[in-house]
Amino acid sequence: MRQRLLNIFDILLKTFGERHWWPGETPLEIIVGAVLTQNTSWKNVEKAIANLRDGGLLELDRLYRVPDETLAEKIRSSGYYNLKTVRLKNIIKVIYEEFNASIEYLASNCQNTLRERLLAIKGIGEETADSILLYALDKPIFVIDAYTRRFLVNHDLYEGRCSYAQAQEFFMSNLPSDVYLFNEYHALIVALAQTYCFKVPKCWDCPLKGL
DNA sequence: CACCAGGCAAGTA
DNA sequence: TACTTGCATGGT
Repeated sequence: MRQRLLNIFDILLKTFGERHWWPGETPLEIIVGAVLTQNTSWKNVEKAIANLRDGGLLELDRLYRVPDETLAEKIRSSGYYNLKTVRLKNIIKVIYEEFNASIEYLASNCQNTLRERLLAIKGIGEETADSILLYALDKPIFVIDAYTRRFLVNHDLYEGRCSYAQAQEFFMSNLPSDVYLFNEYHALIVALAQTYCFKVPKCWDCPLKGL
């Protein structure tokens, strides 16, 4: 299975190229994006991030102090804006008050400790927590999302249904623990799904056909 | 008009 | 454990 997963990765990489998700963005911006993109198209999130940047709000202390109504108005385009305002405030508050307002210090903590702390924040679930760990803090953890689950089913990689933890364990026990690999693999699965398996239960004709 | 998008929490059975 | 519902905008 390990070799099969690596073969699939090579094909996806050759087909779609490096996705470099969130390259050159600041960790804070990635954290904000991870919350805003919950069940929302990235297109809508980009507008919200641009609004925050234009308002000079993409800084920890600004986000910490900005009034809820102001924040909600800036992120309106990302949907669920009242909910996400609270969620952003929740995680910013933790970073600010428990981690010395330093994402560098935050990142210096061990992966398991961080994951537990993130999951304890209202509004941060498994996918958001893992996205933050991998994409913002460079921790080697595999992100599972709706596309990844569809991918496992469509390509008969996993027997029956699997929980988030089981899907994650599947990838992490069959792949070397590597930030670059986990980063690109997840992004490539999304690229595959969005190109070939969109709104279709089975991916009949895609670059992985015959594997 | 309906349906979906890089979820989550709270409630119910 | 396994559904169901509310949250909301913008694109197809």
